[in-house]
Amino acid sequence: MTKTKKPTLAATFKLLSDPTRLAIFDLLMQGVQCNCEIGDQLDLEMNLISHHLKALREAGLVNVERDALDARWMYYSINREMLAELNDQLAAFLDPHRIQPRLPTCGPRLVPATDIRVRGN
Amino acid sequence: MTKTKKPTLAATFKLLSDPTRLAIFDLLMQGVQCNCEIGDQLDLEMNLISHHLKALREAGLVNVERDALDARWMYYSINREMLAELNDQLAAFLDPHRIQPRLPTCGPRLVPATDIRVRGN
DNA sequence: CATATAGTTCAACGATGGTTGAAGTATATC
DNA sequence: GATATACTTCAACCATCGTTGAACTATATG
Repeated sequence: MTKTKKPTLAATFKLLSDPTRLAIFDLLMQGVQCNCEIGDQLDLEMNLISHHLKALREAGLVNVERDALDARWMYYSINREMLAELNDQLAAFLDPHRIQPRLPTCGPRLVPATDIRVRGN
Repeated sequence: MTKTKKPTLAATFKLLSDPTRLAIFDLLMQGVQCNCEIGDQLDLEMNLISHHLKALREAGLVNVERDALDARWMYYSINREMLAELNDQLAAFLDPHRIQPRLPTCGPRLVPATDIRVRGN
């Protein structure tokens, strides 16, 4: 069992930023699971799907297991825990309540021209 | 007032997938606003910041306004409405409750080998 | 009108990464 | 053991895009 490091927020966004990979992810959300099923629905080659699934798997978002009856078939599924964690993280990051008012540290309002004139002359 | 098309989910993920652009976005969440302030805090050139701000602006996530006293200064801010909309959209998309159980459309369980043998011979 | 400042746009470079076809692996069947 | 199947890995190509430096724009000041 390899322990994977927690990816950065930017890395997670990048993971989901590719349309093909996002489509695969969305299909898994709908319960579709084996490689060939995804290929049929998205009309993509298996090696390409495998490539994207690997990325999703390495990020911990997706799990794999082999069929008990025929181990050639592999079933992919969303990792519920990781998804919930990601969902919370994004919701916190994008929460509109986090938006603060302006904190002026530069600009004309900090040093009005009138003040300078009075002091300097 | 230019009407901007609603970007795809993948496009939005891509927008936030660059570490520099994400850092700029996060600073704006904290209320920092003019280009030079961002440059000071992230130690980046103004043209680079301008480039990323343009991308955020074109996606509708960020607003600009010129200073009333000195129009050379431009203040950037998060578009609250768009952020709230995005937040809702992502929360819906990544909702763990959306995950469905397996919907088997292929695999060995659909056509057991025993059935074929009986019928074929 | 000349100079300075805040910021944008442009052109070019270079790295990242998605896509493709072919070879390779693992498991099952005959 | 040979062949078929489900899938993975590899190498190479190519487009996208973040970065950089320089030129350009807009506004303000003297």
